[in-house]
Amino acid sequence: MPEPSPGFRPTLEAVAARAGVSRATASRVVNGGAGVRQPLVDKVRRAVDELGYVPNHAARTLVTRRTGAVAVIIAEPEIRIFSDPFFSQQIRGISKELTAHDTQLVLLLLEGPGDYDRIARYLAGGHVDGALAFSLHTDDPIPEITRRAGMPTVYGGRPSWTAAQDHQAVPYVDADNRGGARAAVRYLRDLGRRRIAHIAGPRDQASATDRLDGYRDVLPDADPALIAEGGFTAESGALAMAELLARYPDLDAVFAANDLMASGALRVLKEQGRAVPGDVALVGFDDMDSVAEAMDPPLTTVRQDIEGQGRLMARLLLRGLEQDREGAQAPASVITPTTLVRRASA
Amino acid sequence: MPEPSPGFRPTLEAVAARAGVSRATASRVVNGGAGVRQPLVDKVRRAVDELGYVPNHAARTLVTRRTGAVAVIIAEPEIRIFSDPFFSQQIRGISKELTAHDTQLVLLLLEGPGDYDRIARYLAGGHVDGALAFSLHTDDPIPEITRRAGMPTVYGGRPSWTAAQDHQAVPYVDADNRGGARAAVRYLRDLGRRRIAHIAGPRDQASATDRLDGYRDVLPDADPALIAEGGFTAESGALAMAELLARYPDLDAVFAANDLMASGALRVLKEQGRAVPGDVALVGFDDMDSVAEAMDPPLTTVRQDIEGQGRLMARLLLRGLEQDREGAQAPASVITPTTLVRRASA
DNA sequence: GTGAAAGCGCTAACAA
DNA sequence: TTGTTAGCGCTTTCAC
Repeated sequence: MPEPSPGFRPTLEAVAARAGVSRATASRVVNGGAGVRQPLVDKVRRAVDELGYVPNHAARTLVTRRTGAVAVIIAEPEIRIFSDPFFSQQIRGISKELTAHDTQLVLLLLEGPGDYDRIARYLAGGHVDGALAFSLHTDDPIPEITRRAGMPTVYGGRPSWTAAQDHQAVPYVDADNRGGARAAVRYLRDLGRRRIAHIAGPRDQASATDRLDGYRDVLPDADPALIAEGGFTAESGALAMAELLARYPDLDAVFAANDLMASGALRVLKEQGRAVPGDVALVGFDDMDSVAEAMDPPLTTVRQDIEGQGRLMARLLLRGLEQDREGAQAPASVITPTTLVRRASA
Repeated sequence: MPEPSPGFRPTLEAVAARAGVSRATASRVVNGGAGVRQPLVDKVRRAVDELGYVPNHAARTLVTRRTGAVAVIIAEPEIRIFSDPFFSQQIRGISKELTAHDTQLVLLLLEGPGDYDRIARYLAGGHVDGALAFSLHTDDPIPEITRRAGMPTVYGGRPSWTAAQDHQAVPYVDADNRGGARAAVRYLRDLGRRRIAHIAGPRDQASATDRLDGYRDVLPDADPALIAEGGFTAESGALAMAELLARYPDLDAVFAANDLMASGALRVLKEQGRAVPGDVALVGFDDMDSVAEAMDPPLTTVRQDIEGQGRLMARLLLRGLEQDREGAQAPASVITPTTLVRRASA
């Protein structure tokens, strides 16, 4: 158990000297030991242990041009950022995958519009090998920034760009939002419900519009007044529900674009004396831990594997970085499946 | 707007050449320009812009021995990690302060016990200049790890160590948990409540025991059966509340050690037909956004400035790092004040 | 005030 | 298989 004067750090040179080999051999051993004879490997390993040697990261990065770190960019100006279990789970998945590949996670939170410059500079500074970005809104400058920085990037959620931006295929990971929504609405319809309303998410997020599209796929002739827009929060879901009830007192089903909004909607339904699912059937989206199952009645919802998506994002990026060194092309996007989880609300 | 072949990065050498000065002068300008004549400063600045020069971080770190990054270590094995708004807010505060000092945030999530090794290696690798750590439990190995790595560290929440570990003063930031708890319990007592119960947090977290101590300060003779232990989650609060009601059907007030547990307690109180605050007055702790205020009735609670604490942690660490270079001692701890926020539940 | 030169700790040709 | 050597891009004495 070596514990040299804290702050002092032995160099590879010292290890080599102690092991009686050249710096190059010591380096080889430290990096796996391929092509070095066993006795020397052992000697060097012992020297490393005795000295408590840890490679200097900066020196290594300087020559290899790889940092072993990945940026996670979260551009959500709202309070939702972390409080939203959605992000928590994605981050966990990302963290697990990166850790498994000895890669560090640098967190880049955007607090305001002025932060884009900062991010651009950071990415250009060569601090990280790649980036993971989330929750992009229409015309978000992040894709352009990462592109200019030549930074391999994988997106969480399908980026929704306008024609103004180039439609180059950017790699992303997303749930099958449209398909999941279709399944939910079909389920309500097959239950015999006649007036199925939809509480949609914000118009500028692809996950929201995709789910809305899924709703329309099944009910192409639905009255637009059966659709209300929320902001993916419980409160906004409550507001939207109240709106819908005012417009359509006789609605008998609601498909909310996420569980949080469904929980707000449920509150309002109860307040207004509607039995769920008796009078109104309710379906959510996400199957969020500690939301869907904890509701009363427990929420029927569309499940997506959020942590798995995070893992997948990281895996895609890391694979891309490897191939980069061998000169291959960008990774493809992945759409993950969704499943309808039947509980008591519909 | 320079946009050289992505991936290519001009060096300081190139800037110097373009500006017609030496690398040394270019470096001086890039680092603030102190002691360089204005015309040269301008020339170099122009070259920087034209070339789109961004300093190579690794090279700079190699010579300065500073990384400009700080690790945030979160050692919470539970699901709570990010879902808990508490962490979100601390992280936001930390992020804001670090950003303001051009310092990066490296996130180190501990997923399992085996991760301690990984963290130790990382800290020893000189990737970061300092660390911020949270949510330490009794005998948590993190303090020992950071100490051995010689890594300046500021803790979030008072570390609760046993005598087995050295009681060296480690710098931490914490709310005045004991004082806040005292204020809450005194308030209930002054309301005329006679049987004031306490839902405590986990015994191995200082914030929980400090709040319990505050309760005891005011009610030294309270029956231990009036105290139930939860796990800082809503569910555990509900369980504890049920327990307390079984033991003390005539209790008339509850002080919960955090808002989440208070929300669980409220659910049970309602289920069992107790009016709040009519029959039972309820006070929480934290004043969590989107919990306390959203409850019905809105929760009277002890507010602490969580984001401010995060900011303060970062500030303390950064200040410590500066002084380190001038050879000063570790920063002192800070206890932030709490205030009782009166709403409708008590 | 400015430039020349040394060197931070490491990896990767290239030689032996 | 092992060692020698040349940098990676930058900051920082130290002369001028």
